[in-house]
Amino acid sequence: MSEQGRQSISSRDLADYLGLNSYQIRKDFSYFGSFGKPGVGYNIKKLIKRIDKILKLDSGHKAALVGVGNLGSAVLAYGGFKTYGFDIVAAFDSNPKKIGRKAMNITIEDVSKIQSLKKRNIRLGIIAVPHNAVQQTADALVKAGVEGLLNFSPCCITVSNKIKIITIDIAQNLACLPYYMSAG
Amino acid sequence: MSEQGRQSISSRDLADYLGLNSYQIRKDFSYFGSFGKPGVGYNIKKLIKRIDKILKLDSGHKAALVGVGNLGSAVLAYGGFKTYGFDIVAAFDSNPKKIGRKAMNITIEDVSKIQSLKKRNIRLGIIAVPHNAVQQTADALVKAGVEGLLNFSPCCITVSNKIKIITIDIAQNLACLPYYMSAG
DNA sequence: CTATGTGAATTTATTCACAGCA
DNA sequence: TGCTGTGAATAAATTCACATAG
Repeated sequence: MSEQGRQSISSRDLADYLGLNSYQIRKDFSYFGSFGKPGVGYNIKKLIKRIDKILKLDSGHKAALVGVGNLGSAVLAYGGFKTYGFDIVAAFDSNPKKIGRKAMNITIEDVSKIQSLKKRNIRLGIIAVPHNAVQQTADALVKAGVEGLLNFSPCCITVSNKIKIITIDIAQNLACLPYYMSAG
Repeated sequence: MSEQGRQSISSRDLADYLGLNSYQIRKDFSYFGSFGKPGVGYNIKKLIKRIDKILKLDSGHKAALVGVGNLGSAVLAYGGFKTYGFDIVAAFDSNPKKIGRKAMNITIEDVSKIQSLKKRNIRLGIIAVPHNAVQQTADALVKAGVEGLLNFSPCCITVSNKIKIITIDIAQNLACLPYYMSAG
């Protein structure tokens, strides 16, 4: 909406867009202060900045990808990261044929170089390796100082509880559909 | 656990495994009846069957993939679907070079053949096409009788409210990490 | 008039505590 | 003794209602 030049939006419109109701929007915002104008609504640009700050997305974040197979390549090609201030600045793979090649302007490095992330100040890791290599990849990333992991494998990773992991299990998401489909 | 030959599990163990507490496990199960043995726990195989039934995953589901690029190929190669009784039995692409080829034992068909899904009794669609083709793909799938959609694009799809859509926005998931990382 | 921000009321979810079964 | 299943107690989220500001 901001890109389309729209200036402000009401809690009602925002709620319709998100499938919620206006009470929820206003109440949730109220926990972080008041930043709307009665009779007008919320200034869209200000709102984005405010939410980015709350969610710590205002400072920009560098991320590293491990595993440049089909899934990893798709992640690199994915446009959505810029929206949240992310920048994938490094990519690693274990396949010698891939190392040194470029993918989306990033030179693929050997997984043995993961330790360099500490010096490069990269704190986010995206794991897109085969299931059997997930744990060792996570271990290597954590050893390199990474504090947040995005994992695509439907498997449990064991790491220090200081490290935050988010797992995207594609099949588990698909598994929700039959329940809701039958509900009407 | 079932595959490892384990017979039963207590609500406590299950809770530890899932990062919840035993009250939640028992309370949630209780809404669907009682299926544990005091002093012993829950029979693992029975539990799986019972939950599969509740979530409508007991009948098996055929799914179709649209878009066999990097992401689509990764989805086809993904092993996790079997766990939930899913079977990807069809794949479509618009690229003439890909049509007729095989990927993971599935012959890639032309997107113009999506309408055949109705006769083939396929009610689930997985959309892995470029962002600009998402809406038309969703429309074609719905026209072909598909009732549930799994979408990987960070965009809003407009469909009848009888159709259930689940969107996996990879960037949005990654965006959760900075907040939790700073929390300690 | 329109739309926010927020106490109060209501609803929903979580946690507790314990009777009862293997 | 160990663990389930469930009412009761507690906590949290949602919804309402309205005073107030542009």
